[in-house]
Amino acid sequence: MTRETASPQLQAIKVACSNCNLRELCMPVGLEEQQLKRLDEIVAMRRKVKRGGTLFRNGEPFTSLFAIRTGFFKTCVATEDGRDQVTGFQMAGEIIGLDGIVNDHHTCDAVALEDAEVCVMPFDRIEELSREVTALQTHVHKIMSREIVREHGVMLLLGSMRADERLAAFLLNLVQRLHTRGFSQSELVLRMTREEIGSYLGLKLETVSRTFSKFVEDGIVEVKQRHVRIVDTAALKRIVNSQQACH
Amino acid sequence: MTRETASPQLQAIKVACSNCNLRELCMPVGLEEQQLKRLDEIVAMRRKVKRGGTLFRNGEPFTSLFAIRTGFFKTCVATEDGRDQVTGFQMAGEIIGLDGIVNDHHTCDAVALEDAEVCVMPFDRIEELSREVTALQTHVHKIMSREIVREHGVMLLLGSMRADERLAAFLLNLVQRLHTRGFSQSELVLRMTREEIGSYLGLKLETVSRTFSKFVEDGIVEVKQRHVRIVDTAALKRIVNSQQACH
DNA sequence: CGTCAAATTGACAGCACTCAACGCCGGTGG
DNA sequence: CCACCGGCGTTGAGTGCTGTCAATTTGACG
Repeated sequence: MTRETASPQLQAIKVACSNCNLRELCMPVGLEEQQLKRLDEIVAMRRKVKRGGTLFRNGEPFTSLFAIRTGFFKTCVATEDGRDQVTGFQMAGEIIGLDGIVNDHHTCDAVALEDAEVCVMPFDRIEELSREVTALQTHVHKIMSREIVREHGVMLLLGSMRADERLAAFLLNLVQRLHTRGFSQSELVLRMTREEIGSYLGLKLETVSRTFSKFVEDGIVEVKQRHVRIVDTAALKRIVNSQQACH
Repeated sequence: MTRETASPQLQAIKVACSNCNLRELCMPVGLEEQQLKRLDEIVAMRRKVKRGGTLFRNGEPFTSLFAIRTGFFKTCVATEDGRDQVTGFQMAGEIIGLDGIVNDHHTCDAVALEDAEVCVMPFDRIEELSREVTALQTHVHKIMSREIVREHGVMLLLGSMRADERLAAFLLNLVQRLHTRGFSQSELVLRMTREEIGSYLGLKLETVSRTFSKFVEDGIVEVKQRHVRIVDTAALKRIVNSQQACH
């Protein structure tokens, strides 16, 4: 098992942002030809990460943000005493590594859940260019703000939802993001284990499994290992904001 | 009770960042005289918010970030079905409003827990100036990254800690931030109710109260309403990373 | 002194955790 | 080809932490 590549696989940049099919996901839109060309300067290179390998680790020096081209990542923080928490799952078109900016070193691990490829964007180059290209500056700010808002949502989930509400919200979020990328609205393949889902949702893996089973019993989803088919999206949405309304 | 001022109290800027005693908390450090002067352009005005009043609300258009000069805020998100979650408590020198950048409107409420005054910093002005002053650009990025990292910590807390661990972590964080601002390392006055603490920590107010009582029994803290004296800081730290180590 | 919000405390219940056994599936080696 | 293995997932039984509901106390304020 190659858990990690001692010398990460790098390759010279061949495909430019200007004609990348994921551009509208990770780059600003509505740019003029000239500005678009300049964006190509941002991506220094590509880097491949094998399943199970890490893009970066807690404590490593921060130099670059990464735009995911293909594959699927999780980010997780850990305490000295072995406790750890998945803080997010990232897929193609999403930006990863923002945590490293504040202290010039990363504060979480980014692990590939399937073979992945990322665009390496040196942060000093991003800062330099965003001083000249206003649209890029705005875009960087929005990406960071979006991450803050996303985490607010996770805090709401972790702080005030029951297990079934958490899992329902998780599935809806995942399938919605996949749909944006051209996948089905109702079918998805989970790239993470039950334990990783549980860590993200603040639940134990058994609870995740049980909750899946309950959804199956209720005819809301069909589950076959990591293949999930959402049969009744409306029911999931009802669960998310049910608040277990009593009285 | 003035819950909110229909026309917010505004006042022309008198005191400049360049000689503000909170500057090292909310502004970049190590600037030259000339750049320091330019920072003064950022703060458009001051705004007072009474206890219980809102600085901004979910849905309101976003125009500015706010630097807290005096007072104490909470930010909270809510769902349609009445569930809500305190996402953070902010004190003097901290920046508030970052959530609004991504969609040009705020996605949470900012409520003053005591009479407060903030510096209003129009975001377009921040963006404009940070294109010219590199230190400001970097600073803005670091502030947003810091917020992301902070929220990672909250997610870890909400996702994997027991009630006493959460409260211990909360107290230590609060007293540490107050200490940075020149207050005691061991004494603090809570500006928020048990319910607000509970909302932040993902607990019910009764659990917060009970956990306080347990700490008092164990001789770790002294509590008299909102006055808290930390008697045994080491014990609190032990609780935070106890992980309830078994075996 | 009366009022009301906030906080405390008790009794009880329930949801999620713990511990454990078992099943499924892909990989590996004989 | 098949048996074995290990990781992952499911399910069951029992426990306990935290939530729920309710009564009471405290303290601030008019």
